[in-house]
Amino acid sequence: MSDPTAGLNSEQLGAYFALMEVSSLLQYAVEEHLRADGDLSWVQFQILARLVDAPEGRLRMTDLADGVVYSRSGLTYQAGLLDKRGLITRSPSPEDERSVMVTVTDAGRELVARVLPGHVARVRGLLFEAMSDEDLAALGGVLARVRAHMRATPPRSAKRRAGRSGAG
Amino acid sequence: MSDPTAGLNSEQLGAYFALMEVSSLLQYAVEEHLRADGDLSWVQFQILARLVDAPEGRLRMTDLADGVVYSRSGLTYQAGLLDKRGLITRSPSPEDERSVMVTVTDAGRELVARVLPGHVARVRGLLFEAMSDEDLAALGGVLARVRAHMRATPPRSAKRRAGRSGAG
DNA sequence: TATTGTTATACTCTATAACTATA
DNA sequence: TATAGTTATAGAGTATAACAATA
Repeated sequence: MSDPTAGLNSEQLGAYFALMEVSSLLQYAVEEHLRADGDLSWVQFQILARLVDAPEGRLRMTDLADGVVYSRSGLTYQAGLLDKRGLITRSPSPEDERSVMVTVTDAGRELVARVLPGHVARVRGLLFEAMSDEDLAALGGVLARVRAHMRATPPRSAKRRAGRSGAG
Repeated sequence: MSDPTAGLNSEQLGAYFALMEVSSLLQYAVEEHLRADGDLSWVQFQILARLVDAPEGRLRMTDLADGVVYSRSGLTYQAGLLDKRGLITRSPSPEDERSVMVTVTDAGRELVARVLPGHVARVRGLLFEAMSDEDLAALGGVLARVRAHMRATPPRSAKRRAGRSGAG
């Protein structure tokens, strides 16, 4: 564990910078592919991927916002683009008339299916090719723990309606 | 290792998503702080931090671009902002008249010093607080290996003058 | 009153291509 | 010819605040 009053030691600094560089390079490579192969931004791909995984391919805007985007207007903007292209549809929820249900269309599912192989190929080639099975287990374990910690840690300056689960 | 023709298994998928979410949340939190505390973007902070660590506080534009930014014009833009604020200076290099040497000013050093404690505090609170010493060693080891692999792996569509070391 | 979502607006950042200048 | 950097420009994405509608 770490002393909350001290700076970061060199091992922590190294891990921090490595994390940021690795994720940056990975996201850049993946976005480049998504854009070239499916004309999708990272956020758009995440929205579609979540919907494809959801029961009946449907989620509320609020559920989508949570974890994908840091502001609601940002989600509305991206959903608008996907809607225009016929990859999703939006309709008012019958249960709660304030809510909007977002549904993947067949075209949306097809696009995800078309883009996915190249996507995972890039992730494998950049991220997992350099990893042993033990590396993978270790990385996955630590990151899962850290993610749970982050989700449970509210931002210092908690904003109202910030979109993130921890920020509301 | 992983079969280059197969998809990702669930452990790999989980590690991939966890990596992206962790780095996204961390970068968001850190950027929020940098903006509030020093009116700095993430890229601007990285530029200043690199200069502070460099001998005599100086680097060429090209050296700065490498690893910080994905296009040269992007670096020129950010450097222009830092220059306007008096945090860096730019002058033609005596050795190679094509090059521009970027130097941190005292004001730039002071700003980094002022912002750094809060910066590392956020990183510690979000990333390292949930980690044991063994976690840290494991994470650092894997990420260092992955980073080296990524740096050695040129993008499929190698662009000329893309700014990244691997992409040029 | 609080929540869900949209819209208007303004802004930041990025990338491409064209350009200058030096090696 | 190749490299270093800037500029013009255009586009993508974001966030804030104001808004309407429902709970």
